[in-house]
Amino acid sequence: MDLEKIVKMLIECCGVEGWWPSNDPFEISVQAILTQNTNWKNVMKATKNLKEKGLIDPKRMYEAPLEVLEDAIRPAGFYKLKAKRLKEFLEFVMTRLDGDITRLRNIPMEDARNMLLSVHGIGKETADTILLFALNLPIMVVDAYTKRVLRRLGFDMPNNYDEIRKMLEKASPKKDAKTYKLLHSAFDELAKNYCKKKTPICSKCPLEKYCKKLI
DNA sequence: AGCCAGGCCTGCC
DNA sequence: GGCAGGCATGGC
Repeated sequence: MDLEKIVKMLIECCGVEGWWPSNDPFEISVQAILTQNTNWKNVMKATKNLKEKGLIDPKRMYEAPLEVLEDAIRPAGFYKLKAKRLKEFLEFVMTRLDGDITRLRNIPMEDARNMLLSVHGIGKETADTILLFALNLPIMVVDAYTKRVLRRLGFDMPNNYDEIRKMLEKASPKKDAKTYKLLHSAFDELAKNYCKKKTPICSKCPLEKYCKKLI
C-alpha cells in the first residue's frame, strides 16, 4: 500500500480538529516543552498550576523565581530540567522576540525553526510543534506515535527525523497547517486509542483493514 | 506493582 | 553520526 493513500485515510478518518486543547500561542509553546516524554494528563496538571499562579504570560514567567516554576510544573515530571528549559525559552522570547512568540511568523519558517533549535532544551519535535500548533505554520510534526504507527503499518522508516517529516509532507494531499495538524492528531489518536486499548475507531472507513495491523 | 509517557542533552564510541 | 543513560511525576 502506498503512503499517500494511508495518509489520506488517516486525515479523513482519524484527524481531530482542535486537537491541541489550547489556542494561546504562548501556552501551547510552554506545553510543547512540558510534554517532552511525558503523559499529557500530567502536562494539564502543570498547566493548571501555572494558570493559577498567573504564569502563563511571558513576562511573568520570565521573572518568576526558578523554585516557583519548578513547584508549579512538578506534576509534568523532569521538573528541574524543564524549569530550566522554560527559562531558556523565555530568555529567548523576551530578548529576541520582545516577549511575543508570534513574531516568529514575520521571518522565513526555516529561519524561525533554526532560532528555536538554538534554544537549549528545544529539539526538532518541540520546535516543529511550536511552529505548527502555536504559530499555525505549515510543517509536519513527527513523534513517537507517528513512528510507531507507520512502522506497524509496514513502512520501513528512515530513523532520521527530518527524513520522516519530509516523507510525510510529500505524501500529504495538502501542504498546509490545517492538514498537517489533522495528520499529526490522527497518528496520535490512532496509537493511543487503537494500538493501546485495542478498540477500533475506524470501523466504517477504509482504514479499518489496516487498523488490524496496528495491534 | 511495575512499566511507561506527545524528548532532549551529554558523553561516550 | 549513532546510541545508552539520565531526567521524575502520575496514569493505568
